[in-house]
Amino acid sequence: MTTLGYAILGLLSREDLSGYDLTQRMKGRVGYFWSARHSQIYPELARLEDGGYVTHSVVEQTERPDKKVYEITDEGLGALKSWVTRSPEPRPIRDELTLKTYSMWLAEPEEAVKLFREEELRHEEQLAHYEEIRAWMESERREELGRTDSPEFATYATLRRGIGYEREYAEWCRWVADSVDGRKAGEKKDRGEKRGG
Amino acid sequence: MTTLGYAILGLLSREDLSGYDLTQRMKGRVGYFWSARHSQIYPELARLEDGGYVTHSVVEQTERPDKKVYEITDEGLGALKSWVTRSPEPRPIRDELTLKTYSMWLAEPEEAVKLFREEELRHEEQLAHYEEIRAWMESERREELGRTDSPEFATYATLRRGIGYEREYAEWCRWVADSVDGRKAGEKKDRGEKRGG
DNA sequence: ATCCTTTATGTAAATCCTGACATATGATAC
DNA sequence: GTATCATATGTCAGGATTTACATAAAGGAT
Repeated sequence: MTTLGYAILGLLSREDLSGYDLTQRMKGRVGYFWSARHSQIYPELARLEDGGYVTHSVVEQTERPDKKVYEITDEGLGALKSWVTRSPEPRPIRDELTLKTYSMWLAEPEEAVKLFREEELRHEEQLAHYEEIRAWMESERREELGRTDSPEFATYATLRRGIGYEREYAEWCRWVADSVDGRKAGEKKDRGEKRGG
Repeated sequence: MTTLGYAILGLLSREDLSGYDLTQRMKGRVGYFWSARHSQIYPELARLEDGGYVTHSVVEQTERPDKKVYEITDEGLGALKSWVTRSPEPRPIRDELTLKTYSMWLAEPEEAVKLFREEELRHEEQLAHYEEIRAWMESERREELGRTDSPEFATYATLRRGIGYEREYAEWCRWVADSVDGRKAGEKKDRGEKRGG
């Protein structure tokens, strides 16, 4: 079973979904930390059904094309349960911006600052989006969040991971930009280029 | 040009290295956020040489097998420089533990706590390792770190990213474990299983 | 009528990456 | 002697993922 398979089972354990529905969920990152395209999802669903982890039924629709709605089986739920608490074998983190950072000494400082300010913004926007969802959950799903064995708490926990990740990333980008820009730890405050028309 | 190609150029821009040397560097994560196996590195070196980004010379050794030492070309350095400040197109983050978290409501709380405590420890150990390097750099490379256009600062910046990442991850793991365990935000403090002989 | 969009489901080619297979030199240990 | 380890360089099969190709039904706009 692939990790994508478990991602799909994780969604199907909460509600029955079509391949198209799954694709929509996967775009917005399942639990905020997994994603896949439909070209990967449809074949995976076929494999899952082949393995007995899911079944499907065709739902006829009048106002749109018919669809296949998938349901998790007992076998699928069992597989998912036993996977959940198994230690994931650590896989390497690959982050292109950090890799670029390793060679940023070759770049023009102005361009480097621009890059990190842009990235800081990207992560702050993502953070703001997550914080909105968090505020909504904390007010509208208070009771469910009190029980750590609820799907809502599980979703909330992944959201907290997303928040921490984005906040840390944004802060780091700001620290790099400020350092190169000479505001905090940097040295050259005034390179004097293109100044005073 | 692939991202791996730029990772290799990033290393070769600092020093001439053999494929074997590169493999060693890549194991420990270039800039703490990229990695590759030798089976990927050797073909990539051939492609880089084919594209004129690197050249190699055979260095004969007496106490060990001969080796090919690679050197970056002006063209390679130019390609690397122009890549460094280009905005990376955002690629999806995939994290298996967070994906598992999304389905943790299906698991036994005890097993979930165990998982997150283990992961917390893993990230704290990695953090401690990074902090050691940081302390060494801050005391032994003080001058170079004052210039943000030095390779040392670039390395240091990626190290700071690693530190922030691991710290945040460990904290999150602790928060999840504590929540499920009932220490901070959790509810059920005593499930009473296997208690008192 | 025709075009575009959304819903809906698939396949195929190419790329990236891992794990296994393969070979050779020289040092050290037994 | 030979087994093993570190150095050193490669190839190959397969899995995971992306991008592009492909089709179709139904709705709304022009």
